Amino acid sequence: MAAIVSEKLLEWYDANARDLPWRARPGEAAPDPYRVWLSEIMLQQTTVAAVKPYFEAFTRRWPNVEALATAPEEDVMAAWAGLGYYSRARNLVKAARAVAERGGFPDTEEGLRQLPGLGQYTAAAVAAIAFGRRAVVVDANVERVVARLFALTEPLPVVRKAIRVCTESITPAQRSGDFAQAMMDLGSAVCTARSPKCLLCPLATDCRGRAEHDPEALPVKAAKKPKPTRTGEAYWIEREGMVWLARREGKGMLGGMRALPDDGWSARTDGAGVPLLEGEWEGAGLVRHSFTHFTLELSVRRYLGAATPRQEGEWWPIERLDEAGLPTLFAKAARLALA
DNA sequence: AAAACGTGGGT
DNA sequence: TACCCAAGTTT
Repeated sequence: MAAIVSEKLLEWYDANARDLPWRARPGEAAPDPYRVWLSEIMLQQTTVAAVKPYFEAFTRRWPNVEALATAPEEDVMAAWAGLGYYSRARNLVKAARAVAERGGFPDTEEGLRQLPGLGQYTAAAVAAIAFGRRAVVVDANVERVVARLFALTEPLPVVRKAIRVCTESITPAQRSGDFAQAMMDLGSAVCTARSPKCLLCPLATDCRGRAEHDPEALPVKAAKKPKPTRTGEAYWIEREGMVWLARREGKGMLGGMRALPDDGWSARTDGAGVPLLEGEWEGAGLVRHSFTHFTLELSVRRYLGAATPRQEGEWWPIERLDEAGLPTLFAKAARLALA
């Protein structure tokens, strides 16, 4: 059954593979490891549609790993703004420098795993896709396809071990990278989380989930925790066409990113509500922004006084605010302040 | 090992 | 609107 499944899937992939900018171009035998790595980092917990413009911008500006390795971290962080999970950008620079230093990407799963930002999934994916290594590639798509194909009804995360074993059993020795991408394309377009299109599925006749269960109900997931709501304030301080921007601490929420100064809100606590300057303020509106583990109600306040902040920060020209690399939360706040 | 970590799109 | 989900990693 294993060989049959991989053959059917690869045949489906040959006819239905998505045309994505990080895949091998026509005439190329193998894709560029730099582009594969960059795309895989960007795609962590992030949709293809969101990644595409960032991938285009990054590869135009930094065409190879050496170029990225010599880029100032600040520039890379700003270019990443809006994509989320900003530790990825910091690790991206670290990894690029390590790769440039050693003269190229490691070409094995174990070697790749040593680079910052590459966990079990990404190391396996790059090894398989860029270097033709046989590797067991398990992402959320594969989890879903395999849980259904093998009718694995134990809940996540307990079922992960069984999913890995089953995935290993159907991973072919040849074209393991194409197999992985085929599984992901299938999960994305056919074996979807909701309303799977079993009538279009090349594996429908092999699927125990379809024969024995409701495939849509697999994999079973644990209940989610409730998401708290926090409140905070952000401050718009403007002078002569410039706005005062801070830079956030290296780690933690939006770490290392430029930002509007704020009152110290976090996932755990509300902000103190104490403006960083004495004087008059006016309300500019409220931003409601939902993160993975909490929702923030951010009150934006505009400064009416003339004092200068004593905190770390910089005056930034407002007409070039889009180049500051503000995370989406603060881009929304800035939009309100300028409205 | 559970929690932290962003954002945008789909339903 | 509210919730779910997405090519996960790190601590």
